[in-house]
Amino acid sequence: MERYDPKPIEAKWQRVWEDERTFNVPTEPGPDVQHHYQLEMLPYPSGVLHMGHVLNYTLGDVITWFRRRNGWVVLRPMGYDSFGLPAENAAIAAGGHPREIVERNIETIRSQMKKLGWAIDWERELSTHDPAFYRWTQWLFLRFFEAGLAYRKEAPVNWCPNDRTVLADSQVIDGHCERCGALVEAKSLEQWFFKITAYADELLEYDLPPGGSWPERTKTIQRNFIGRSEGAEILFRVEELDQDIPVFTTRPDTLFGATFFVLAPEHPLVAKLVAGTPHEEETLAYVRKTAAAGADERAQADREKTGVETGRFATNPVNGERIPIWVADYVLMEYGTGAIMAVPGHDDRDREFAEKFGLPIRLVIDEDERLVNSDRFDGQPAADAKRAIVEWLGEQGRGASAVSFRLRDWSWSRQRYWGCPIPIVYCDDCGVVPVPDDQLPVLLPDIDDYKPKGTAPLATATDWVRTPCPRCGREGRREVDTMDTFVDSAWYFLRYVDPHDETAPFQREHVDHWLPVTEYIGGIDHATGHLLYSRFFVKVLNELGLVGFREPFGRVFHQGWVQMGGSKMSKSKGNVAGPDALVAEHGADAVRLYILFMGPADQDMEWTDSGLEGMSRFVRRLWRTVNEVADRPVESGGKANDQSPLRKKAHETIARVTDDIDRRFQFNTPIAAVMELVNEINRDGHDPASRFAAETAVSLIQPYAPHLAAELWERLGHERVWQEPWPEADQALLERDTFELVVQVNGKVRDRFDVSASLSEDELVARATASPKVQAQLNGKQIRKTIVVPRKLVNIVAS
RNA sequence: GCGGGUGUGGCGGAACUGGCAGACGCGCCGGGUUUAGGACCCGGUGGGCUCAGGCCCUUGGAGGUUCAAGUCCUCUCACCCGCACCA
Repeated sequence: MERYDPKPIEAKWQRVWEDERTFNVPTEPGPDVQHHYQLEMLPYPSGVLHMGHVLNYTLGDVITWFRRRNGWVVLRPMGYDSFGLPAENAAIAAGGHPREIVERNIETIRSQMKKLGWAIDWERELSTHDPAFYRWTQWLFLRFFEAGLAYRKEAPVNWCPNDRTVLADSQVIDGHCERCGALVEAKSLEQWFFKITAYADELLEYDLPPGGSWPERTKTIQRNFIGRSEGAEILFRVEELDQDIPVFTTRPDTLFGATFFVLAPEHPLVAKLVAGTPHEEETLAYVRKTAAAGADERAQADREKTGVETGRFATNPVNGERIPIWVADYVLMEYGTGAIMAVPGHDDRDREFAEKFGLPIRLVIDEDERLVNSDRFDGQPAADAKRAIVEWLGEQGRGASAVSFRLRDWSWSRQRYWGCPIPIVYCDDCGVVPVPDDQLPVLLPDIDDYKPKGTAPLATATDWVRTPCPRCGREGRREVDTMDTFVDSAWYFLRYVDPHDETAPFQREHVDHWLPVTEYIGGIDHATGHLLYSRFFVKVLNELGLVGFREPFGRVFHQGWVQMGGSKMSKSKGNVAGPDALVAEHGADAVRLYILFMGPADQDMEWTDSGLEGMSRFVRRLWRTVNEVADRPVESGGKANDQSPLRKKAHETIARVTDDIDRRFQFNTPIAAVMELVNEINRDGHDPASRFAAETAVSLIQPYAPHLAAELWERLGHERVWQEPWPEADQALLERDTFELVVQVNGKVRDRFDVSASLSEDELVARATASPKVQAQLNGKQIRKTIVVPRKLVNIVAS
């Protein structure tokens, strides 16, 4: 028998799949066909594939093969998230135009993917930097713009001084740039936003299709990020200026405990409050100082509180009390109304401030959670008082229930070159004018110097910038910011359905057929970014009548990190291992098997080369075992209905593997189960069931090791294993006629022996007590109780 | 601080609804085969005692529920992740 050599075998079958278009599915598969949309997050071609990708896509691949063999039509596309900072920074580091770098990386990734034998419909491949794709990104932006959901405003934004661009909240990690690690600064700039806050409440609901589920962890991260708080908005009055200032509070029950009032330094009324007063100079100096401090510095919750008194007073609507107004940077303009009523008796931050500045502290709720010092509300439970006080304020026209969110609108314009151009023209007469649909795409021009400089590099493409206003025809200027890559990835999964349509981003009937995505696999690091933005996009597209569903992804799964040397793979740590050398040495099948065998797919795992060698040994053992069986005459295979232990073992393995993949979504244990079966075949190669067992092992391992399985199946005298229906376990053969009875005395195992499965409970107890080992333990003791677990054990309680 | 998660042999892990803890693999030990190494094959491998038949201990730690706990409950420790001056 020849040695197992994966290279020619894998090349052979990859060619067959490509020639026969095995993985291509029709966009309209016809009615009554069970369909499954299998998607994994598309790679950034800022580099090439590493083992984390191998895990992600192999996982999706096993599901794809498994579903196909169970009779489903599976759409399984692939593409490249090729615009954006990661790719652009890679290009700057490597020296070269981003397009060249990205397209070179795409070539490499495609060939890596093909070598791994992933069942991808290559006719649907897309790249987000391709004008044929981004034309529709622009088209979708225009629909958002028309709906008033894309708008420009000047706002404090996160500014990365190194990448010289604005970042979204989700791209700021611990006050640092997600991409380069630089300390992020606060800057006030006019930027493009999507009105995601209008969907805050809806994003808290998961309107999933049947079979859909999201990890609790992910939903929690999104819930925290959205940060919904219920409370009340209450008007405080500044008598001298005849001005109401609203505050948001979650604790209206503590209103009688408000002893001072605080405005954020950026609050628009600060200047007016102090104008012409002795406090003006000091207050404005404080505001300037705060503005100069970094966002990171200000976010330090544990730093000492600062603030200045304005000399003005606000009137508490509930008791007419005049309390001093302060300005302090622990109050944030972005949250609530930018102003708070300070209740130092019941809020740690307010107490800290009051203690530092000698302000009064008043308790208004006692240990029994009842109101005190609160006039006519005294004695009420705090929960009731919340409602009662808001109701009273409502009657006076001084307050109402309100909900506040932590979520802010999604800032997505970037002062960078490598991104989708925003199809907008600025005209001195007409203002902000959208580029008409029939002039799309607005092509990204080639420029000489695309490196970040703080202003958009596209501004240097003067011929491109200067353009007639689409409305009046006089000279206008193109928008020179570009879109963040998250805009591209917020809808790419829709384009896969109609990737070549030149008339629309997608056809509604097609996306309605395939989506929501049945199974979506990717890193949890996208919980507050891509996964939230995509949900927002789909909700808007649904309301615009472009899609018939309200959630993009049915079932979401996060693979763990593949680590090396105890830390997550990253280019900066230099511990990125790619699949190429491993595939060359051990074959794709061994690599695929090992990456899933390492442990539960949703847990982090440590890559070891010795583990892969072990898997390589298993693959060779399987090769040898099956070849030996194949070489023997078929007649030795025995009758189909024989009851040999090996045949039963094979059926048990079918049941285990199927249940693990289908119901338990567990991918490491099926491999162990097949290993057990192969070990069992090897124990007696001449067992009459060995041919059936070998066929079963090959069939079950096929989603993991499709090349090897195809080859071995052929050697067993059959044709195409991937076209075989998934094997079914024979229930009759899963029933054992004997089982090993475990006998416990007082909960400790004392004996075990085979018994007939037909014995009654009394007979089992009789057999158990008759055991000499049990007798030795009982020795003079009285049996108090016996417990029988059918087909498992007998526990004798004695004392 | 708030929210979520994870702790099982030397290592990765298995044990699904409470019912034999350690499947499967790595590593290691012994043997076979081989000119040698590798590969391959067979056997062993949680710890401790041992009159060699067994006995005791063991799932981060301490309690509890139960005939029975890795699994359920209470407390606690360690590590990881998300949010964090969010009123």
